[in-house]
Amino acid sequence: MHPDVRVARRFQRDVYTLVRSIPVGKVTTYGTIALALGAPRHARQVGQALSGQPEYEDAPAHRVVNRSGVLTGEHAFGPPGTMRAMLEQEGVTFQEDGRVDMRRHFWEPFPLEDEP
DNA sequence: AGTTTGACAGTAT
DNA sequence: GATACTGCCAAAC
Repeated sequence: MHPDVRVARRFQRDVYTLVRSIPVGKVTTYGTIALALGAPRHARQVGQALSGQPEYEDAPAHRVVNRSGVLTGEHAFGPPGTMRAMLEQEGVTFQEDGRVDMRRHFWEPFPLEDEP
């Protein structure tokens, strides 16, 4: 297996680990996760990682939204409205325009330690 | 090997 | 604020 594939896999696992640490009732963003992992230009790859998340990783991907609070990954959770329903069930509130109230629910992750 | 795509984000207006 | 435009980079084609 090529080395670059290996680093990509490690990045993905780091994403899942960090996402598992998002508290119930909170959300964070793709860019924030990338930054916390020391890869500030890889926000899109965070979305990519979540998109292909294996079941066994069991990371609450619905708690990741885009910068402005839009549920850009909604399509990955079945019927329209599912992702929002999951968040609402955890206590996340939305604005009238359908975006998450980031002022109340944005969560800033603690930087992840580097792995050997 | 070149092009397109996508669960993004920064900057300018 | 909201658009529009630009940078970004791994995967898929």
